[in-house]
Amino acid sequence: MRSKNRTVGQQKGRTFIETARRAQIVAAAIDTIAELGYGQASLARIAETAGTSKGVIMYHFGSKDDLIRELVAELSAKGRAYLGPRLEAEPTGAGMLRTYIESNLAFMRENRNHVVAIVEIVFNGRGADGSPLYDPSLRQEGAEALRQILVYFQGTGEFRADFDPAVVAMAIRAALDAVPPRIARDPDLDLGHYSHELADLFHIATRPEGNHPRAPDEQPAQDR
Amino acid sequence: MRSKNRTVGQQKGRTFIETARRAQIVAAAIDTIAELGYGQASLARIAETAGTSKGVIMYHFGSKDDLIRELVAELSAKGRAYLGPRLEAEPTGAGMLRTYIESNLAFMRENRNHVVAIVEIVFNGRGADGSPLYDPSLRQEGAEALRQILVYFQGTGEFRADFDPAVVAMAIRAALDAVPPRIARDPDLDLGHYSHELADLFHIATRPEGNHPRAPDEQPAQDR
Amino acid sequence: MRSKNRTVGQQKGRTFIETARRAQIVAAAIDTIAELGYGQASLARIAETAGTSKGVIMYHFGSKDDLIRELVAELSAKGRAYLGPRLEAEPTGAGMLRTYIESNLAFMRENRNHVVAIVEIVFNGRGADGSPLYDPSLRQEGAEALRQILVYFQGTGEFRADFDPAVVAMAIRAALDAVPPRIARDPDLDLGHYSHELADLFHIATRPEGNHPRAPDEQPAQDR
Amino acid sequence: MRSKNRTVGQQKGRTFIETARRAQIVAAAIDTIAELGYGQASLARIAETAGTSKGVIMYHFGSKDDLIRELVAELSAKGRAYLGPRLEAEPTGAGMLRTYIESNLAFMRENRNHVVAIVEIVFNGRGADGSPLYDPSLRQEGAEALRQILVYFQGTGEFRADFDPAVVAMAIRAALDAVPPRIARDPDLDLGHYSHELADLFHIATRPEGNHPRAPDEQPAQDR
DNA sequence: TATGAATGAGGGTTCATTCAT
DNA sequence: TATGAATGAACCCTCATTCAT
Repeated sequence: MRSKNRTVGQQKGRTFIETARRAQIVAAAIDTIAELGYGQASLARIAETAGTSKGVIMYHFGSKDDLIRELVAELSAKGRAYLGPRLEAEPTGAGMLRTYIESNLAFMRENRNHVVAIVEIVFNGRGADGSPLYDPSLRQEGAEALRQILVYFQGTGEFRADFDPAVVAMAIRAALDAVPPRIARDPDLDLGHYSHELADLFHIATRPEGNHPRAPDEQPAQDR
Repeated sequence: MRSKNRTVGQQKGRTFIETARRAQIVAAAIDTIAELGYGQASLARIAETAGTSKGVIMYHFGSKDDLIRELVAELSAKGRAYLGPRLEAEPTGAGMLRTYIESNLAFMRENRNHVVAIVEIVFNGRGADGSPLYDPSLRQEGAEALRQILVYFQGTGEFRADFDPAVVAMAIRAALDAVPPRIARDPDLDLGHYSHELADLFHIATRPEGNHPRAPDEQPAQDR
Repeated sequence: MRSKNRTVGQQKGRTFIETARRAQIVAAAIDTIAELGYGQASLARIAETAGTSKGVIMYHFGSKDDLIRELVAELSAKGRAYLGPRLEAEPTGAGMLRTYIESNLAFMRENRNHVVAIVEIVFNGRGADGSPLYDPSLRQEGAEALRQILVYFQGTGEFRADFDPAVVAMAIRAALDAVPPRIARDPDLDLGHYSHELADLFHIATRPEGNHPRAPDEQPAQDR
Repeated sequence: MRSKNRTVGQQKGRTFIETARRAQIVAAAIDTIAELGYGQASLARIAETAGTSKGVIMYHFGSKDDLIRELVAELSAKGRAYLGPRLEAEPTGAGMLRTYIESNLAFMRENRNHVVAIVEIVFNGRGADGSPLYDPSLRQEGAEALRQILVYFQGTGEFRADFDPAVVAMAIRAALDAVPPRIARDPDLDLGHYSHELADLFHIATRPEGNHPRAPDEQPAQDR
């Protein structure tokens, strides 16, 4: 645990107080972006939420872009730490797919604002010249990992061989990425139901033809 | 068709030159937003693209918001005009679903920049207080029409009865809405392939249990 | 009457329709300025009130300043035409003073909006360099005429000799000029009462020492 | 007097430098408005006068309206501080009336530009919808205080009973308010003379009937 | 380490005026 | 005679960033 604290909570040569300040500011940025959207989240408003001044933010992060980068990197790391072990624990393709979907949504539920903020950033963040900041690097990243899973289990015969894993991966990610903007508006959305339905949907869509294994969870009904 | 010209091409009491100018400005706005994103598409940049000045835009539209609104309304109408007849021509559930997906993507291909711009606007457009501008009215609209289709053909037995049509509709729309940001970056994306694959995917995911026609590619006449 | 019409209503070589247009625009300007104030009375708003466009106004008046000038000149002439005969009909100093005050206020009541507009202009109108437009020429004009009356009847002994007629003239004009801004906000102001009280006040303030008629209301014939 | 310094000179949690800057900007605004009028006093011109930029003004005041408000509040406070003690020191009605008039004008002479600016603002300041900003609250305030004085000493018999104190108060205020626009154009105006004459005028106008002391100049001790 | 102060570019909008028809 | 179209300057305000303390 100590090592994890060292790695995640207090990086590089930072003092304790500096680390705390950064965390506070990042948290304020997350809340502000989640609530108002990326375009309205100016340094002034973030500073206000954080209870400090713009100067403090600039001092600690050097630029607004760097703050955003940290915010993104932080959730990205958290997400990988959350998903990785859960995926690795699944031996079957169907199980892995279901876990991917359900864990993603569970993670969103546990990190609501942060995830909402990230999606805001990925969709809206642009450089000074208008070029997108995070799209290629980040959004693809998730889809790519998923695609590799699909490819692998197509090889083992656990998934239909006749779908394009890139397309299916993209469809699944799209279904997942559509959630944050919704929970931003409707915080009471029933993610559990959505999660279940989505996992079933893509299970049926990817299972081998003529081969109807029961649902991975066990056999709740017929084949879900 | 004259009446259509009158209605769509030159509305209300507008002069010919005014109609032309408005179209030119809307086109410039579309291209600018599609290229630089909503946040970077200032009146100055749009004016530059259009080869005029901010004043001209304000003169013709009264406000930037009105320009955006026109832009959205225009595509919205075009989209409905494109999709409606194609859907109505389909008698079967499977055919309708496939048509919905393929026509949406075909429409995107034919109106690339405009669609990209719309998605930018819908995802990023916020009022002065940070509240979203188009989300409830526009994004839901598409999903709702689709959901009703699913509900209807669940009733006729052409679709599985055991999926939540709202969730499936959302998944399909998400897969479609994920396309514009991609073609914005990669204009050479093979939408035909994507279209086909996606239609197959959701066909399989929604067809009734125990009914296993071969891959739709091989026998299109049967289930289309 | 015809001669008056020719002189006032249809000047120079103007056609009937042109004269009508000008009058319509001037009327719109008066109402707009009276309601919104000089600063908010843009050509666009005046045009809207008049039911035309800015271009029409520019065409007929050449510039906004010219429109304002006409507006001012028109009321100025009307005012002189109203006051002059009434003053000339008064033989006594006290009568003239009372008539000056009461006629001014009566004129204001009959030309409410126009007077309100004029005061707005005189107080706010400035040239491009910030120099006042109308103050020296217009506001002084009224006070000067009044001052001469005071001087004259000081000479005849009908007024106290020991007040400075310039100061008293200014005080009277100030009391009168304070009315338009008030009736602009409170159209139901009792001008009759105000008129009476003010006339009494300045009668008492200017009558010769040792000459103490009763309250002017009771013996109007004597000192009017 | 330290407490006064703390309260007036350096309010709230303001830095020394901030207080200085604010004062400098307010001074620049006063001079600009006094010289060019309210309508021409843009932030840019005020900034130019102050030797800074618009940004600095926005930084310190948040908005132009707030700057104006401060300017008004400051003089309003100064004026009350100036007048209050002087009025309270006067036991008689006639003395109070004379003091009111003379102190007002003395204050104007000592705060020439500031007073000119205020009058500009009060007469011209309008909200976005054209509604006056300061009229009811500010202009009435002065007249009301005066009216109460008149009412009180009508009760004691020191003033004529047969004038409407509201009208007389308005007339006096009007005579006073007419001064700033004049000294704006003619800085060499002899306010001392005007002050004297005006005080005499309204003394005579308000003194009880039948009681005829000589002109106040001759026996100042008696009725002053 | 922290922040108040200042900067300068750019945001959308309003305006009186000019011009071609 | 009339007007729709266009212009360009100026308006107030917001922004990320720099600087001095």
